[in-house]
Amino acid sequence: MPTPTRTSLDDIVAAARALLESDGLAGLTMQAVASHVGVRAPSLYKHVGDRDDLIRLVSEATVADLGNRMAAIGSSGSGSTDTGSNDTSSANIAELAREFRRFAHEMPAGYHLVFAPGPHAACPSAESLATAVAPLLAAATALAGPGHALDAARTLTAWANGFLSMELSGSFNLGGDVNHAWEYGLASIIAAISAE
Amino acid sequence: MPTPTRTSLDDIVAAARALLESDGLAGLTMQAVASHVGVRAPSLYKHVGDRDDLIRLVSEATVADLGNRMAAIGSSGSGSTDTGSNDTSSANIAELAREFRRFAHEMPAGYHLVFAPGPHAACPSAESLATAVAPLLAAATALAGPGHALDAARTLTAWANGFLSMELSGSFNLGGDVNHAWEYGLASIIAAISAE
DNA sequence: ACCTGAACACCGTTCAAGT
DNA sequence: ACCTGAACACCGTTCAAGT
Repeated sequence: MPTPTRTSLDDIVAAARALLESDGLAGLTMQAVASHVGVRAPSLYKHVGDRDDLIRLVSEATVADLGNRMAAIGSSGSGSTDTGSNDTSSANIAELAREFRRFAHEMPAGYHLVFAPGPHAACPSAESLATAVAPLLAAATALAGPGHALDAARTLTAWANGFLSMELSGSFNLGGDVNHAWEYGLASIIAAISAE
Repeated sequence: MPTPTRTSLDDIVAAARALLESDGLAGLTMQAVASHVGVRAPSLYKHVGDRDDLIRLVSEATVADLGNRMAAIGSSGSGSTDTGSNDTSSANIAELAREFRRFAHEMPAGYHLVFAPGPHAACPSAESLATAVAPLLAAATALAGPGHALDAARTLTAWANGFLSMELSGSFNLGGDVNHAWEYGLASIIAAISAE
């Protein structure tokens, strides 16, 4: 083994994620990634299938990161059984939503890749996405009851996703304090899905 | 004038929009557009600045289309004065939201380009976007009062945008009827922003 | 087993030349 | 005034050749 692996898949994905944030999806080129990990572009094809495959790996890594952070928040509030009080459920779900927003602010391009991919784009796997959002679904179940849990979770994630999508792309060009709008919307949504 | 304009800006934008829907943003190449309007790629630069400029024009045309459709819905229900009843306001805002969704279903790629562009992408102009959403803002004012109109409109558009973004990209991979989830969420949001 | 240079097809863009 | 072919830089990808 004369050239015993000069780079690794982890390095490649890490470099790709950094490039995605700094230069956008268009800046995530095979040549730029290769240069960052110290090899030439053709060498990358020993580690990933092609560019779309690399982008999918970036997406999976990003959603895994999010999942870990959501799980940390989700378990912090309640070591409890099925039915907590409505107050703690509301507080918990609000914390989860805020962590979601923090994550989007920290890596906007990665967030966008995962949660607002185009109609033709490759999404992260259903499992990893489900895992990432599991704490939120649990909190929604506690709040809305098992009968409306899925609808409630979808309503909350749809709102949060749409809000962040517009915030990150700068579509909130009418005036007003965006943080205030976030908290207003969050309170509205939680009240709406709590109401039986 | 030996070659008296063999194509036009309108033709070019129309071809670009068709290509965007059929082949995605990646398929919207200068060569493909040129071929569709019957010229060679370099000729397009007599009509548009560059590819990004063309994409911006597509975005503007798309949002103008949406604006016309929203305006048609917005005026149909009420030729009234400032304060309609809460019932008609709710019905009107629900109709607007459903028209928004219909539009997204008809041209998913165009919708995505306008409402879920990446952090680095060029958005449509603030004016045209504001015009398109004006009927919705008016309905939100009737429903939530002038004090909360902007927050309420943002909450509704954020939810609708996020819902459609996830629906179009196939992120609703947990089971359940998507149409039912839409109506559930819509009713929840309207109730939430109606509550004083 | 991994890396490389050379090569190919493709795309955006420019520009001198045609009419 | 608009269109064209030729050209350039760039990118994704393949592959035979190196070690």
